[in-house]
Amino acid sequence: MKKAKKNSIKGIAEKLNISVTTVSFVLNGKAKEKKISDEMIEKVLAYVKEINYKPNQLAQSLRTGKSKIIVFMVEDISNYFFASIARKIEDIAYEKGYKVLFCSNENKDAKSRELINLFKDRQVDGYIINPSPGIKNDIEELIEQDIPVVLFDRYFPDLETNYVGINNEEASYKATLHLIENGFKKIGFITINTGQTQMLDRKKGYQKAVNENNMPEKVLEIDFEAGNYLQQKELIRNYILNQDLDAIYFSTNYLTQSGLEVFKENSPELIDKFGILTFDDHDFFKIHTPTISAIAQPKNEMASQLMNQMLSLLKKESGSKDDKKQIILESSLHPRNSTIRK
Amino acid sequence: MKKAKKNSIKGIAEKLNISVTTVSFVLNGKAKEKKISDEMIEKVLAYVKEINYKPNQLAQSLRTGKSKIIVFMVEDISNYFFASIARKIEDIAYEKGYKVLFCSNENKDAKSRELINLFKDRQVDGYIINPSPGIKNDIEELIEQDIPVVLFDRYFPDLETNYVGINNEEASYKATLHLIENGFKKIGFITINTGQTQMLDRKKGYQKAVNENNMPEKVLEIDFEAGNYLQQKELIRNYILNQDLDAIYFSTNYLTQSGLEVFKENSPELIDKFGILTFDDHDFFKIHTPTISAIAQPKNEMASQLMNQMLSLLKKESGSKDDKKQIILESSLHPRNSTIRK
DNA sequence: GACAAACACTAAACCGTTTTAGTTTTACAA
DNA sequence: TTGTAAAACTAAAACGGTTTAGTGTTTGTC
Repeated sequence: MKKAKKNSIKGIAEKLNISVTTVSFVLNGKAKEKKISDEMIEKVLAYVKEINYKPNQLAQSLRTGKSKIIVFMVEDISNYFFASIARKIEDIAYEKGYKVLFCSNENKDAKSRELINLFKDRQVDGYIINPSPGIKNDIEELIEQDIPVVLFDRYFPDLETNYVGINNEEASYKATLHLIENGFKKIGFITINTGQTQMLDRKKGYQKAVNENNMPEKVLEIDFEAGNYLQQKELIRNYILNQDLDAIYFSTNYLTQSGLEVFKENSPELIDKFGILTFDDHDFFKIHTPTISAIAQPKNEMASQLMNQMLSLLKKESGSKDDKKQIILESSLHPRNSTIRK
Repeated sequence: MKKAKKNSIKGIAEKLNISVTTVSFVLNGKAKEKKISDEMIEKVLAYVKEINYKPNQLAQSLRTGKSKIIVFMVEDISNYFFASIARKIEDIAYEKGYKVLFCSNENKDAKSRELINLFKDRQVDGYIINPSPGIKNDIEELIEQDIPVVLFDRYFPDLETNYVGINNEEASYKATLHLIENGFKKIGFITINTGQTQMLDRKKGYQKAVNENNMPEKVLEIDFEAGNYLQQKELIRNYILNQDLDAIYFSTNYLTQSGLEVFKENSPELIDKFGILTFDDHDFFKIHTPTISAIAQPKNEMASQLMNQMLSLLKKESGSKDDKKQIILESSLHPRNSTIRK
């Protein structure tokens, strides 16, 4: 007769001269329910502790169909905004016994699909996704297959999903008003043309504010696909230098970075001629000269809400028709020297 | 007779009226070796494609003992330095069919152990670790158990491991010389007291340079464990304001951030009285006023080398006594306005 | 025409769990 | 003494693959 590996249920059963079933029941806390005697429970638990037994999670997953792994897919995991959320997600997930696979889709559909396909049929329990523009159908498929999905930061208007985000239009509207209140009259808005909700909403907010105040709409919409980082920067440079503007409002963090580089490269004083405002805050904006006013998203709160939703989806029976929840969090405006000139 | 699930090897075998063994051989590219006929290969492959079959990786892993998952454990995944490396690791890993579990140990031993224990006996194929100060034994155990481990950024002097890093002492020495060459004579060095190699080496490099030039050693060593972020910042503030210094050299990025905040908070011109140098580069240093001189570690190269080593360890037979490789990469100094005053 | 080698394929064990559908033992009532 | 219910435990199937140790069929050689 073959000796079973010690560190397995079989090994335990053999050693204690009982069946694997009993061991399994005890380990899964079903002892009472399955009428295992107290002495037996004691015996098993003691031995398990003695050999420091840990169940093989692969076997467990294979049998139960649950891998205890969730995917966290974002545009770019090295981006501070996403990395911060990832950090928090990680904490919550590990605490709840889940592991997290992080991945970056570069906001490209092909990459998103490739990744989703990689994980699909691969026993991943759920997805937290920052979706690229054209993967609505793929997301839809996941949902139809009853796989837990939570989107964040951006969504698909005609697809009902679980979602966590902020009210981009309102935040943007208020931020633009802030510029206007501080005397800026020719406000340029620099954004990208991915057509994604978060960007569209930010533009809408900007437009609403300038229109209401009879100011011109001055939008630079950069083609996301075309050109590299440097080429995009030249577009921004050209826009800043040649349009007649007194303030610039960047719709997202990496555009801000390009923009600030432009100012720095051209002349130290140039930036003081403009009001500067950006979506997404960063610690460095507090030490930049001038300090940069920013709209901050509640990163920690987003992470908590994302995991909240994910965990409750994971708990649900796979058949139960659930109503999808959209959670809209409050953003906050941090006015700094770049918009408040003394 | 029970119908096997279609999307399984069994289902395929049933449908094609052949054995699962044959299907498995074909799918694993062992067809030739196992003398499967070309028509059979054709038949299987065609059907597999038709139903878009993907093997269940859990089952595969359970049988083979390989999970195709590696752990990437760093101090803080939201830190730009680590996040950038993570991004690159991710790319290489997915390309090679591996998935990556990211986690942060906060440079604390308890957290490191907790995480390692979580993964140990849990079928993780390998670890890339940025180790906290006191987990030498845990690392040693992993290695003894023939589990692939690659350390980076810091190591344990008396434990031979696979490792990727830079020559911190030399980089620091050169950087300090750069300060000296630019006329700074009272150079303060701000670091933390974790006792880890990367920090010790950076201090050594600094000390060597100032000693060789008959300048005073002025080191502020902050207690890593004690106090929160704000309290540490006050220590830095006190040091900058009250020591008689003409240059400050920060040994790592988050100290730099605190330091720059101190300058900003105290007075706009204060920073111009000092030469500023930092370990670890960041895009924002190029737009800071003044631009900040920095020692840049080759993040992409580090990531590639880490994965290189990891992949070759994973390929090795678990018995084969391998010589552990230490890879030391070149760092580069980026002199900017904070050390070069016109 | 016998025999070995090469060829083409397969049955069944195995990985380590969970879970269903039991069986055996004990306790108690009639 | 028998019957029944509860208590305590277990055998075996299942999850979906991989792999070992085959089996039966051709082919080639003398």
